[in-house]
Amino acid sequence: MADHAHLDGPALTRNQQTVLTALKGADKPLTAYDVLGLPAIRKAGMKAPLTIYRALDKLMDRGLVHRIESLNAFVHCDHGPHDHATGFLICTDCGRTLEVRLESCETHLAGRAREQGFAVDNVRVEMTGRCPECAARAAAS
Amino acid sequence: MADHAHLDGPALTRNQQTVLTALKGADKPLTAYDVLGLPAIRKAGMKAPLTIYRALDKLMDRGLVHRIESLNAFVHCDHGPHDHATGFLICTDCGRTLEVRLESCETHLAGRAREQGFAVDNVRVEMTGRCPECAARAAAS
DNA sequence: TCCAAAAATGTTATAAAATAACGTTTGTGG
DNA sequence: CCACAAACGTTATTTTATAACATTTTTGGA
Repeated sequence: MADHAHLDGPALTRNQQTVLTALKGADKPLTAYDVLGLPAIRKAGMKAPLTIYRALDKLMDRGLVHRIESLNAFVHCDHGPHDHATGFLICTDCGRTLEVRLESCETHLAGRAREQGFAVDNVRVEMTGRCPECAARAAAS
Repeated sequence: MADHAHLDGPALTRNQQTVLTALKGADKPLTAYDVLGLPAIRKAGMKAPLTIYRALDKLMDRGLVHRIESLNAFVHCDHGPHDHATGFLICTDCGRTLEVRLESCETHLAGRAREQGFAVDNVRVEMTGRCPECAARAAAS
């Protein structure tokens, strides 16, 4: 369904590796400018937004990073490279996200599209709400 | 599921009505700046981006307009005000979109979220691909 | 009716997100 | 080694969205 370039492919470049590591180390999605501001990134000599965007683009091509549209932010894919659609649960309190597989639902969604004569090639799902921790904290107060 | 303010509520203001009419007249989603550039909008005396964004915000509160996150664009809701989640089919060739209801799928999606202890309050689905017209045109060439 | 509070608007400036255009460097296969 | 493609650096610019503050309009009571 998704059209990742190559899940394997050539080794990551230094910039790509640096950005990927930054996203892995973050506990929530980061904007390109968040990434740009990280000490590890500056230390690696990356100092222009375009440098970050270029690395992110390549990482997304490989399915190692996903973009959260409603946040203009990027998150490491913790499912390993995959070829099925995923959804994101976005906590409106703490900003953390959780990636969920959409195997069966994807079929359903794409089916709805096909009913309309629409040939789907990419499905994006983003759900906002409260994560378990924040829901508990809210209930306690 | 969605938390529209009031599906009824006070009458639309002149600015809100003007923007809504503009979106109804468009054949695809428009960015705020697309709207700002329309003759009808300038004629109504609206000339600052914020004026457009404010009208769009109110229209979205009422469920009369939806935002397409992956396009940073806004589209008139042609389902009438509703309270269920919807998905959008976005043609990557012509840029037009189609809104589809997600009754059953919404249940499924929210269920996946609940499995994770996540309390969902909003579901957004955007699918890209080719609309019937563009798919036919592509096949013909 | 008149007034006070709330909502909407106008205006200017600015922030935040993304890309264009160019030249240079690096890496890779022949 | 060389030629080509991919990646990178740098600067400027475009696109998208909001902040801050004054003014106007609307609306619901006294």
